[in-house]
Amino acid sequence: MKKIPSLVDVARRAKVNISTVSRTINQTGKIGAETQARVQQAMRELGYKPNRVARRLRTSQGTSHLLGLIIPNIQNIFFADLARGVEDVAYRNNFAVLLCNYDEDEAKERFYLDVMQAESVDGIILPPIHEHDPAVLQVVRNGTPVVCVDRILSTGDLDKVEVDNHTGALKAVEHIIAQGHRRIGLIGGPADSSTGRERYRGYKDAHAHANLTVKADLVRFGDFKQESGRLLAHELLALSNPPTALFVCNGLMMAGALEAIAALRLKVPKQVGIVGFDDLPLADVFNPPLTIVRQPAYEVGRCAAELLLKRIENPARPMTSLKLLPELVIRKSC
Amino acid sequence: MKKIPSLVDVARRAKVNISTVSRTINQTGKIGAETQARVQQAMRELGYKPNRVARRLRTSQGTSHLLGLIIPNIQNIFFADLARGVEDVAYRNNFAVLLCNYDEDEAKERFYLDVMQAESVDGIILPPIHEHDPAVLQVVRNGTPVVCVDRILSTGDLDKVEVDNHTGALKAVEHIIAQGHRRIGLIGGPADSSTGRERYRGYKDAHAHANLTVKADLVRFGDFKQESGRLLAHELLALSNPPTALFVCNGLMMAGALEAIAALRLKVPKQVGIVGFDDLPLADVFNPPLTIVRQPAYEVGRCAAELLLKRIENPARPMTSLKLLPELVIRKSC
DNA sequence: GTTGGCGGCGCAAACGTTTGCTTTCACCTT
DNA sequence: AAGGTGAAAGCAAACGTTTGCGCCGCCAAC
Repeated sequence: MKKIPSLVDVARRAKVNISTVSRTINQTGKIGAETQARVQQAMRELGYKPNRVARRLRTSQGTSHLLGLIIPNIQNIFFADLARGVEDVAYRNNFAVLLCNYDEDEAKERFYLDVMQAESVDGIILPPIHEHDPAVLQVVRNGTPVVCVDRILSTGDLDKVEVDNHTGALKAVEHIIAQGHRRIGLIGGPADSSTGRERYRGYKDAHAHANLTVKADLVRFGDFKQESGRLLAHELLALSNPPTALFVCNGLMMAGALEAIAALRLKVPKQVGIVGFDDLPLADVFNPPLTIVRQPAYEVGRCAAELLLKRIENPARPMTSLKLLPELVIRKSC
Repeated sequence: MKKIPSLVDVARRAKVNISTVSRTINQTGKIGAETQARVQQAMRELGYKPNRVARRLRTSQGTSHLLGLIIPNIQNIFFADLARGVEDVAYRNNFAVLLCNYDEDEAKERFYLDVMQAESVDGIILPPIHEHDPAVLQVVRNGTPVVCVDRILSTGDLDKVEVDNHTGALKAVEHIIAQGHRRIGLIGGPADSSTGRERYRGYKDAHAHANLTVKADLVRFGDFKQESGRLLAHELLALSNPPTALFVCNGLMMAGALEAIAALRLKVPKQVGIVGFDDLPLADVFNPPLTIVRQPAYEVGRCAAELLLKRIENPARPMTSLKLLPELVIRKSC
């Protein structure tokens, strides 16, 4: 429980004023060469580590070297990958990351946004809980840099990086159609999420391009959780005229749908084809290997963090909006 | 970019001294009822949020309401679950979590430990990079509460929560033996990790209990990554007298081993049985469903956070050490 | 020889809190 | 009426930084 050395300890040891120490650390102001050396020496001897808290208190913005990342759930592999992307570029730039899960819960999101501001982070990365997220807009008005990922905010122009959900779904469903399927069930995401809606749009457009009509009884909307995937797949496959293939709009629902298929003892892809969204760890060794569209989650995180760092450095720069392309990984499930 | 209100703004508006405001917020000291009401009112009107940074600077320890969590990699589902457990109890207690990935890299671990101290977190949760981790011991000496998870530290008594790797492996291998297997390949974890060693010990003890000798050529040690699982499985299955079953010591290596098995067109469990460590999202719908031992990762995180909070509240309390039992989930892969 | 400029460094204020000590004042005791 | 008591609130120092300003001395320029 020994005392942690501070600027004054270093200053005393190097026989200079604390401001001199501060300036040698930050390379700001003019300091003589041999004075610098003496200070460095003293710092080394004492094992001095600057106190980030004190620094943050004093300086206004863009210097706390702390990024906030608020996501729905770290157990969702998409967000885990995304978080990893953020963390890697943060680390390369000597930033730390404050990570929170808000579970699609508005109160939790608000709490964490408050925390981030109270911690005076340099910037925040998050997928807004929905398109009109007043809490986020409030933060933006306070002057904290924010970049939206995955989902977007309708109001206000912000830095954002999303994946091209429409194209991803389009390519997936076109592939299903190319395999000869005409009755394609959709297990979609929530209709009030931009991701869910965009993927649905891709599904519809693929039909339109092939001059197929989408049958309303074949489309269902889940909540991106495993259980709803299972339930909806059951519903669809129990239809008197069931779909011959399923397009499932995220990884967890895909797992649920496979549960249903296994329970019904249906053979993939013989009796029912299936293609999903999001790659899962075992998807490539599955029997059969699963055709899915892989989202560049890590890239999304990486780009978002890079955008954020640029904005912190230069708050006046123009807003940029990135749209990353997902990749259709064709394996054998359809 | 409006100014964020501070104590003095509230004090001015309520026509009291800032110390009075501080005391009504923290419920410390004697404050008259109607003064409190006036202060509360002013706070509400201004939308005042206490500045956590300033508070942290002033107060000594145990009040920053910030926990540090340093893990190898959030993309590993075990640690994602663990992190979630930590986060949930942190949130319930109004704590935020500073999360970092150190990638088994000692320099990164040291960097993040420095950050945590510089941020004056109230406490840290981490799996030490190895048993004699000097950086961690240094932090402990500085008086920061630390609880070890998953892996343990040989020196020093600390709060810790681990899973009973020995029992988990023992039960798994006993199950394999009960299925009639006599030549059981091991794809183990790194020999210098306590988890790897304990699981190996379970493997050996299961053999001993059944009066089987372990064949040295059937045991291999990987690095807990998918690629090594694939390689080692290939090696084992290419033996002139190959094992009839595999025990794979973590989830990622399991995926790798399944890759190898698929490449060799072997049938599970007919031609080779397999049981793994860690449950994966698709493991239960795999064909065949995978028998694995499930680690209580979320619980580990939850317990660790609870222990940490208790220690923060009372630094003098006796150290406690928890060992959680993993569960053998018998499905059909062996 | 006065002026000006500048490199090098110290002084002290400020950031927003918490908290020990002091002050004020009403009320009670003797 | 003097003194004691205790609740309520204010004063100011401290936490460890950053930074505007000012001081000193030296050298070049006029």
